[in-house]
Amino acid sequence: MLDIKFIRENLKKVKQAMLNRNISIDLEKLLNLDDKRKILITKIEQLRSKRNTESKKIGKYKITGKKPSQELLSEINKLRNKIQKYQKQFLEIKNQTDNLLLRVPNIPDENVPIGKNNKIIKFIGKPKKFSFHPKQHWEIGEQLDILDFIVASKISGSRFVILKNEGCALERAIINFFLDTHKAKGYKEIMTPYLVNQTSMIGTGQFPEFEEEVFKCSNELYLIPTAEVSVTNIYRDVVLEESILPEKYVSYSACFRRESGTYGKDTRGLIRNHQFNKVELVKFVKPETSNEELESLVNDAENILKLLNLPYRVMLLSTEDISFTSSKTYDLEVWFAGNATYREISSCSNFKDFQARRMNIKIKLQNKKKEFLHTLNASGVAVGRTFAAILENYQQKDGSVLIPEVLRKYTGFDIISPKF
RNA sequence: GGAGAAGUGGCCGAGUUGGUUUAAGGCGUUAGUUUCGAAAACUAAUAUACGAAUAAAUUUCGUAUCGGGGGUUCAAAUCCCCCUUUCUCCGCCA
Repeated sequence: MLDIKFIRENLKKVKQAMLNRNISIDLEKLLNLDDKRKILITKIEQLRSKRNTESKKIGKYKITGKKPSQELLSEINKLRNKIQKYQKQFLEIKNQTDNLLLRVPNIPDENVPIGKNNKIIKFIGKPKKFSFHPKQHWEIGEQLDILDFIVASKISGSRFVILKNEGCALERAIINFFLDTHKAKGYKEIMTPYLVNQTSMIGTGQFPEFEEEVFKCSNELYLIPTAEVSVTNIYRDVVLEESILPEKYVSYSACFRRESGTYGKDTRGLIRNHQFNKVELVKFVKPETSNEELESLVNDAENILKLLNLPYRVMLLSTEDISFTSSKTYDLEVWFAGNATYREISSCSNFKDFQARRMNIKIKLQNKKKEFLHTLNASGVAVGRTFAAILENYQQKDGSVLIPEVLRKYTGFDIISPKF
């Protein structure tokens, strides 16, 4: 959420930011509503002030045993009716204002490329040359009998998968390897609920704008699309001491996404499932450090791909491609040998104070003042997509798949071979 | 699922026959006095948000906030309703 005062004082800048995002938001309407809100609240407060002083007079009469005059009573009655009338108008306008404000996206950082073209930062690792035609991961997985999409769709529908045999161990190995690697870099491991309330969803920015993209359960609970939601909300309505920052968390969770509006996209395989595993990194930092914290966050995510020896590239997302909440995002895209493309495997974002303002997370400075801190997060990295990338990049001519060196102590085997 | 109890400032805790309570008191924190310095003692300060005024403010004034929302009333921490969380007991269950 942006500060409405900031919007008012920097209208041109904010308007330009929205143009750069290619999003149309009626900021004038928002400011007009806020003007009305201010006028009404001023009126209401003046009336209340008057009512309070008059009302206290009655209190005094009561104590001394006198009876308040008829004029005083009717005067107060008039005040009450007026207050109620304005109060009703005020609530309506406040709701509208809040709702609009929650739908204004973050302002892209000045270093974000304007337009729809992302900027390639660098390529790391060279895609392997195969002496045969490399297959796509779902073919490999089905042949090795470690993935089953058919039975999964019987049980749940499309975009689900069943892991079998060595596939289960590989998935677990990846998760544990990610967690251990990040913990060694000072991230605290945490496990949080997969079901969260509406307030949490508003806090991280999924609601109200993207409500259709998550699964809703009964009792007003929602399945998390990413651990970011539950982990970041840990500090909702909390004031943190400056000295404990940066506070860094790593969290494994299953994630659930509706994937509405993606019909026909990535219908096969592990790329776009309704349920998938992810290890997420979340940071709470001092505002003045968030830029460098983003760089080190990207580094921590990259480290995983380097250790796994998977070729990847780093993209700086453009103003039209960064998410609603983000001010600056780097995507890591891993090489998929099967169809010879780079695909997103991690998204690393600096939200600055956008989420903190929604969640009311503050930092207490040494001079005792309080201000919103900055939040960041990154996938560190997507587990299912790593699984898929390993199958595609480590496949052998005979149909077997080698296990990357660093994962072998976790899996307990070096290779997955065809059964017959 | 059923029954009961509770939720008050950074923390503890009083206040529930509605009105000098402007939420007592204590602890903690900060500053000052004292001291070579510290402790102790004494004195003072000690929330957040929003709004108005002013050239501006860390200024002045106002409004709201006692788990959340709604209601009754001239007036609600206090009365009524709904929700929520915690605790205790019973039942059911992986």
